[in-house]
This record gives sequence, C-alpha cells and structure tokens, in this order.
Amino acid sequence: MLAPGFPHPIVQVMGNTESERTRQGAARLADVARLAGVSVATVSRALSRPDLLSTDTRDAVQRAITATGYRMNHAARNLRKGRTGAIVALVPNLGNPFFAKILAGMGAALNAQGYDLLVGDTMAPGGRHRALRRFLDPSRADGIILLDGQVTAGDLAALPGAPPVVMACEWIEGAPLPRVVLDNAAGTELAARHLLALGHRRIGWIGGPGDNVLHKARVKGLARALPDPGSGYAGDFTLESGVRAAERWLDTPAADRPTAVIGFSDESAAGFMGELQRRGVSVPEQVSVVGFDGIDWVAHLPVPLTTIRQPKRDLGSTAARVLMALIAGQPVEPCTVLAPQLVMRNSAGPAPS
Amino acid sequence: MLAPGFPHPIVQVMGNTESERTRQGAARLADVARLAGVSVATVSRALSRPDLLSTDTRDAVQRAITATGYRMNHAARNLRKGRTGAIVALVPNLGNPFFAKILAGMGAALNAQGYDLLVGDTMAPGGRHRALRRFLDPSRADGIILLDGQVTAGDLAALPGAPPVVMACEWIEGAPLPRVVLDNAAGTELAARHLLALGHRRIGWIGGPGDNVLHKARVKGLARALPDPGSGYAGDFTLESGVRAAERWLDTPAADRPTAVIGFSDESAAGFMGELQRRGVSVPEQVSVVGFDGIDWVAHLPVPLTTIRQPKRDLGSTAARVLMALIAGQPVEPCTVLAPQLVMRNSAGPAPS
DNA sequence: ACCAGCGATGTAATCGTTTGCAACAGTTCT
DNA sequence: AGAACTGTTGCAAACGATTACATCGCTGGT
Repeated sequence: MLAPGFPHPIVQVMGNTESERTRQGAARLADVARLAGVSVATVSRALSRPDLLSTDTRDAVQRAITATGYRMNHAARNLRKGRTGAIVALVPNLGNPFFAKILAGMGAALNAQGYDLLVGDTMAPGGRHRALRRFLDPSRADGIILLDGQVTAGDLAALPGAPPVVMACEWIEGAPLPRVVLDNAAGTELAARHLLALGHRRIGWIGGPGDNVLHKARVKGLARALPDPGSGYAGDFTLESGVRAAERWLDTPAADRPTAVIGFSDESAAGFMGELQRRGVSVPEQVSVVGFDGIDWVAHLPVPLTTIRQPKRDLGSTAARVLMALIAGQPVEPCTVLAPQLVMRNSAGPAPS
Repeated sequence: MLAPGFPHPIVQVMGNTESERTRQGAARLADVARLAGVSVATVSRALSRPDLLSTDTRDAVQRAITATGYRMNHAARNLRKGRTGAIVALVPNLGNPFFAKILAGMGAALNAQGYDLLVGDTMAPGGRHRALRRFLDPSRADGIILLDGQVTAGDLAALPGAPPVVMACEWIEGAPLPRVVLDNAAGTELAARHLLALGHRRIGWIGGPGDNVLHKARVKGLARALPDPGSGYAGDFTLESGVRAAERWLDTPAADRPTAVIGFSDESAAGFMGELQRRGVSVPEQVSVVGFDGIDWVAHLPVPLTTIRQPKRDLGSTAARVLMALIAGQPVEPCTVLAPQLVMRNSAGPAPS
C-alpha cells in the first residue's frame, strides 16, 4: 500500500542551518534587536512605523530580521493591542455549498486587510446556542459576520460584551445590526416580469420556510409584479421540496396549472424541473422554470436553468468591508443592498398558447 | 444575597451593581479572584485543573465567575502556553463546494477539541506562495491541514519552523507528510467492475489533469479492473471538460465508441451526460455514465447519476484528528486511507446488445 | 550663548494567563 | 515528639510584543 522507502516521520525536521536563532524557539524581537545592535522598541517600530526611524537603523534592522528569520508572534501582539486579528463567519451549516462562494469573497477581503477568517458552524454539534457562546467573544474575534437569520435578537442580547456583528444575506427583524443583503424583492420581481414578458399569466412559485426573512421579501417582490401571486407551493429551499412541488403541479388539472414556476432557490427549481422531466413533461415547452441564487451547476443541466443570480463573492467581500469599517469606528450604512441579476438560459420560454 | 456559609473575603469588594466588573473592560482573572477572595492562581486552576482545589474554593470561584461574567482572554493564554488554539485549513479555491463538506467535518472535530478552524485560500489574490507564507506560521496556527496537492515539497521546505502539516484528499509525491486520503484506485476499480458486471466491454473515462495525483491513482485503479484502460478523454474535473468529452464521443463511429464512461469527477460526468442528452443520446440506454465524488446535486439530475462517493465529512474529521494527534506528540499513521462507496442510481445500465 | 524644538532611540510598564516553587496546615508513621 | 507526607493555596516570574515617556544630540532663532 505504501510506496517502498516511504519515510515515516513522527517529528518533522526544522531546517536549522546558519539561520540565527537563540535556541530551539523561534527568533523574538529581542534576538533581532541584539543582532542589529538596537533596542526592541526600535525593532518594533521598524515593523509598524518605519517612517520614524533613520534609514541606517531601518536597514540594519531589516538585515537582522532576514538573518534571524524573525516572524511576529501574534498572541503577544494581540494581547498587547487588545485585538485578535480574526473575524468569525458564523454560517448555518458549513456544508452548504451556497456559502462557499460567500466565504471566498470574505476571505479575500479580510486577508487583504490583515485579518484572518475563522469559520463557525451554528448547526454544529451542540447547537446554535453553543456556537454563539463560543464565537461571540471579543477575545476570539474582533468582529462577527452572521449569516444565520434564525438567531434571535434575544440570543444576541444574552451575550454582553460581544464584538461588533454584521449580518450578511439573511437578517434578524428588529435587531439593529448593519446588514449586507441582496435586494430579494427585486429578484423575484425581475423573474416575474420576465415571465410576464414571455406571455405567462398563471405564474406559480416554490417558497421557503414561511417565517424566513428571505421568503417574505421574495413574496413581496412577486406582489410588485403580479396582480395576485397566490399562495405558491410550500418549500424549504431544498431539492426535495422542488420534487414535492412538481408532484402537486402534476396533480392539478392542466387548465389550472401555472405555466411558469419560480423557485425561491436554484435547488428547488432544479428539483421541480428534474422531477417533471422524469415524468415526461418538457421544459420549457409545457412549463417554464426560473430559479434563484445562481449556483454553478444549474447552468449545466440538460435544460440549463434560467435564474436570478446573487453576487455571492460581492456579498461576502462587502460584508467584510462593512465589518472592518465598523471595527475601525467609521460610520457604516445600516443596510447595504446589492442588486440581483437575471440570467437567461433555456428553462424559461414563451407561454404555451 | 450570599449563601449562609459563604467564606467572606478578607478584602471587601466595592459595592456596585450585580454585574461585577472593574471598569468598562471585561472581567479578568484578577477581578474574579478579588470577588472570590482567592489568588489569581487559584482561579486559573479552578478553570484548568479543578481537581486540585477543595470543593469550597472551587464553588466560591465558580460563583465569582458567573457573577462577573468572566470569559478567558485567548491571546493571553496562547501567549503563555505557546500555542494558538487554531488550525488552518489551506484549500485551493475556497469557492469550490467540494471542500465545503470537508470543512464542515473538520470544523466539527476541531471545535469539539477546543480548536478553532481558520481557513486560507491558496488561490486567493497574491497566489499560493503568499498564502503559504501567511499561514504556515507557528504563531498563527498550531497545525495545518493542506488540501492543495499543487504545493511542492520545496515550497514547504522554504518555510522553516512551520507548524505540523497533514495532507488531506490530495498529497505531494515525495513529501514525508502524514495524509488522509480516499482509496482512489479502489474507487475507479469499483466503477469499472460495476460496468463490467453490466456487460460493458468498451469502457471509456474522462481524466483529470495529467500530473494530478488523484488522476494517476484513479488510472491505476482502472488498470486493475480492465485489460486495457486506453487513454481516456482528457479533462480537468470540470463540467466543461465533460462537455468536450461528449463532443469527442459523438465524433467517434458508433462501433468504436465506449458503451460506458467513467468521469473522474461528478462534474465531468454530469457535463458529459448533459451534453449527450441535449444532443439526443439517451442515458443509460445508449451509453452508461458513472461519476466520482458523490456531490449532492447529481442525485437530482433528470437521470440521477451513478457515482463513487467519497466520505467527505469523514475525510475532514479524520484529517483533523490525525493533526491533533500529531500536535499532541502521539504517533500517527503516515497514510490513512478511507474507502469509497459505489452509489447505484440510474445513469449506468446494461450494455446495449 | 542659551533655550526651544525636533528627530532618533532607549527604558520600562503593560496586556492577562499559566505554572514552578514555596509555604503552610493537617495527618500519619516511627 | 519529630519526621515525612499530602493536599491547598499564594507568590511571582515568565510569555513577546507595543508604546508612553524619558533621554540625548543637534540645529536654528534670538
């Protein structure tokens, strides 16, 4: 199984050539200072405020730093400065790929400003409450980006002294937290108007959980475009709920059926479309389908899905920037709204005559 | 107010509200100690080694802790203990949903043992080298889980004094790092034997990048089941490469075409299948398709994809456990291999007569 | 000349915890 | 009764950086 000659290291070697370090430990500020013939304060300044030093000393310190291979000790700096250098992203279910792109955007924006990205999963063993207690701690993170709208204002209030919190994607009604969100209503409105333009008049939809803020906002958007949005198919954003909606659609007499259906997520739309196709209904000839989110794979279905795309990376990076501004004490927008985009593919076509 | 037998501290605390904390800052060990009438050392021990204290003091400290709302300062502890309490997962492209599930498994296992999960993206702006320099730092993390096989042994050697590293999913040829991987060869072998059992004799495949370790291992597995695995369709694990493979398949005379194709990823298999379906080829009647990875959505395609499932959460949590053992100085397996699983769905059927 | 002002650097306190060592009060053993 | 423990607790020194304040030469204005 193992390649012959595979070395079995228990302890990994550390290269210890001529690189100057005291003992086995890493070089400290004091080591650099000794080598450069200056005080630790000077070395510290060379790192944080180089403009304060004369060119000569700055160079000498620089040389000593490379000679020793010095790397700053974060714990020491953070202790002294009373910060942590980390931002926690609290997501409900890290395993949900929807968040992957958002995290990527956040990570890039945060790292660029010297922050680390720490991830916490509110659905992890122990539950939401435990996750909140663990991560809403000023000594663990300088700020929190909360992507879980199921957290209540009460949960948050129970953790006094928590670092600043910014909501992203979802939000909490009544909690005065800055947020970075998609214009959800505009998204469903866009979808509905697109279908209207294609001649559809009976337009159905697959909702999310009834108490979900995204669900409510998206229903509102529908109402802006449609005289009577009706009650839609119950759903929960999952593929399975799309399959169930398809079954209900099939059970309805053809004359009463929607000729187009908007899923409140790409997954429910894809589940809906897939089940219908398996039952011999053709999309978009017999029914048009529009999704919501703009996740990658729905573009590659046998019938590529028309959808409302969320700028996921932007949502992440914007949330990160808002939080960093908040931490820096700058004034921040209470609510940053990003625009959705209609991506026309093949699953939505003209209404059947 | 106080329980009857409560030992009264020598120094009486300044009376203020019930939430005892010095000024605006959070309560420190010293505040708790003052309130409980003991020394800071005792409070520290109450937290880390409660067995060392008498029941009375332990209770008194406990009361003082809840009264002050004390929460430990991580920077201070980490500085003193010479650790960070964090583990970095270095992934190539955080936006790739394949890693989401793995991260979820890692996060759960790490949090359970008191570690935080820090994520780093080797594809982030600045490139791999910058990401490595940033995260392979003993003062930032106690250990690294590297999921990027494109890193070279030289890159790693250039960072002396780095914390312990464990590879997951991918690995680096010639680097003596412990690893946690899928038995990739067993995966493709499983797929090939399944197709053989269904009567297929001309079995094609869509590979990954030629120098990729996963690709090589999977080709090897094919060779264990098939007399002549041939050269396969070139690919890179993406949906698009599956589409290209479909075009090549369509260009081949029917008598020479594979009657079954194994994708080295679910995405390439789905791209292949989707393109054929759009061109009017029916799966599995005219051609069988098997994927690799077991990502969620391919189960919900119009023709659900038969695939080789990787235990993604397990890979993540196992890698985390191996790393924690390594950090604890326990001996670890140089190579932990997890078994893949054949998931039979509808895209693979009997060979056409 | 003298003093204010300035630029460059050093001194030392500080951040909040952990932990080796010492101290001390009871036992128990001889 | 003294020695040798044992179980609890306190004292104080780390850990490695940052930064307010002090110091020291100089320069230039008067």
